[in-house]
Amino acid sequence: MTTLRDIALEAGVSAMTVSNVVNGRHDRVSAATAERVRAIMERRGFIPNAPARALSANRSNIVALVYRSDLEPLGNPHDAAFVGEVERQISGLGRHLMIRAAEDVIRTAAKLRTWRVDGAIFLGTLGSEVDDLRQHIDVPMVFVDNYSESPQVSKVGVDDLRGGYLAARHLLDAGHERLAFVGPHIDDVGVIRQRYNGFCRAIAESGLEPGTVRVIECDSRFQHGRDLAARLGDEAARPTGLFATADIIAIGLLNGFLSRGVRVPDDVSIIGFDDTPDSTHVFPALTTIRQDVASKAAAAVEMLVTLIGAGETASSERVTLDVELVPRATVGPPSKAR
Amino acid sequence: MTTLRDIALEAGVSAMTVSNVVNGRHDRVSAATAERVRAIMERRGFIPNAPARALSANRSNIVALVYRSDLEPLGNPHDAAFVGEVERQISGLGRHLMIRAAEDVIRTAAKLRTWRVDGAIFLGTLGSEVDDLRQHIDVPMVFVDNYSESPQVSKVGVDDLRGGYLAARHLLDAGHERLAFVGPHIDDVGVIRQRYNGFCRAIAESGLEPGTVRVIECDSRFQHGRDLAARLGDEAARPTGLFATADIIAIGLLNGFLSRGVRVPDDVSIIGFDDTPDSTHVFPALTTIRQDVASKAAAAVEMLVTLIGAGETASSERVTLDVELVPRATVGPPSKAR
DNA sequence: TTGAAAGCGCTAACAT
DNA sequence: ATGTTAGCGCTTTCAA
Repeated sequence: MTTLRDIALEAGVSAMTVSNVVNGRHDRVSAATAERVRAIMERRGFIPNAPARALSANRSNIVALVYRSDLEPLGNPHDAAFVGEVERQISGLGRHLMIRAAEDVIRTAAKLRTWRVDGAIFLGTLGSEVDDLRQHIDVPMVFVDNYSESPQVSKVGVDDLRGGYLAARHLLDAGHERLAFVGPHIDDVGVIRQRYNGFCRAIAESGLEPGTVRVIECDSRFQHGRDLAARLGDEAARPTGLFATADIIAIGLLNGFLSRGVRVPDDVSIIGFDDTPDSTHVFPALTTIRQDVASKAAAAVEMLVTLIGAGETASSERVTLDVELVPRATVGPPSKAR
Repeated sequence: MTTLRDIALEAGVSAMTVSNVVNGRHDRVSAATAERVRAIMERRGFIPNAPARALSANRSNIVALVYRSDLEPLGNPHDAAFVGEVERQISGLGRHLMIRAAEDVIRTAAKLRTWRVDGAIFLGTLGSEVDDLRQHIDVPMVFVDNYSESPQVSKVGVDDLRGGYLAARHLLDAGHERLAFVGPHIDDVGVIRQRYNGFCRAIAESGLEPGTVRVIECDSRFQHGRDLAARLGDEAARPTGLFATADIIAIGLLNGFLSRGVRVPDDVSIIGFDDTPDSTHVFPALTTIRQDVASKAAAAVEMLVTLIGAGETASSERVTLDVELVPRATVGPPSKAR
């Protein structure tokens, strides 16, 4: 295996000079020498030994991405797109990406620590896990879609509150009065709570009784949405306007209704959240609240790299990206029939 | 930072003994000592330094996964699920996973080599890239969905030929005589070629004129499928039975037809390939050829780990997983009307 | 079962 | 602009 030393020997310089060439320290080596060394490295096919570099420099150039492990890891388009985009960004910066699905975030983080990762991005962790993590880990961390209220937590997310608000407004504007909020359990704090609060705010503003909102708990899975639609299909006074906190739920609802002959949007209106590619794949195309996953990934990476550059482990910054209503074809006026 | 030495000092043993405890070399350290050392490590929160280990042992415990980089990396469910599943498997084995999207597979592989990865899995590479790769890389490699004819290439894939065959048979059995094969360019060798050959074989067996098959080139993207349907919709003698080489194309077709009022399967039948989750999300649900991505990932990981264990860089093994027809709702008899 | 010595390939820090 | 020294934290090899 070719090492720095081999190159140095052949070039008649010291290992340090070769090292400086490799690391582009243009101020520490003359252009001529650099060129000569570079040629030799090229010819010999020199590949720097990253573990040795990491050991010596105490920096790995590795960034870790931790995401929650589902039954089908990366089975949802949102997480998959996020991971793909983070990889692209990180690679573009000349760093390397380690990914890891986490059941137990703490233990997972410990594993990553062995690599002396320069930083880590956490996707979809609970607010409560943040503090634990901060006690165990001393590398820069950025949390995505996390509403931890602890100080000194770097966060990136989208304007969930506004998303919920826009969804309700859209349904209200279409004339719906019997609304439902469909999503996972509404914790005291978190993404779902925000969307719910926004949803309720729009309803309050509209002058409708807040009690008009029916909250239906539903996991973020296609089948659960579909099953729910089946149950709802039978109800006499079912809601006419449904907001699902994830496109995948909305698509499940849509499919469930259509399968039972309930027409969308004629009989029932549905609005989702995320604007994953799926939402245009279904027919009729899903009206939804768009979040820009690529931007979210970019923001997370940028925040992390900034932290790393500054040698800080966390900031109290929170980047909140905009969301946007994407009217498509699953929301219409409530049916007169009922 | 706590090191082996620190633990050794406190335990009154040598660093080697601690090392042996960490690595579970039960034959080299007494149970009593091991226990004592373990307790100290626990208390001190000792985290082994992986870069140091990698440097010293010349093994990293890292596996690399390289996938082709699309416009939207990991934007397709198949690749995303594969990555997710590989991560799960690799983590389960106590190894770490680095992922990397590749435009230029060779250059990408060089990057990974710096980490002295123990092995690498390549998803969706071209047959022609394999040989290049083998010249530049000397770590165990497994190629997924690759039909390279070079010797000594470890491969995992599915029975694409049979998949194409089953698709055609299903269409034929339903009574279709005007068939189309819709997919990316049919290279001399590769996944698409296999599916095409299988498709044609079934047609030949049926006694139909091979010329009956219309080949329509179409990228594996929703929009391309959708646009194609729009074009086809106008044709008087359009094919009545369409086989798309990817669900995403099939779903595009489906959406395109439905949008134009062409009924599926009444007016046109569609069958896809993959059985991604999307295929049940659409309505009517997509009839498709199922491949088991999780098994494919498991097979790839197992093959790689076997290679690593044997200290070999490649075998001539090819694991071919079964595919299966999943009849759902997009294939029916051809319409009488035309 | 345990330890001592040497060194993996590289870089920080300090010369020159 | 370049070299020297020392050492990162661990494992291999050999010895006891």
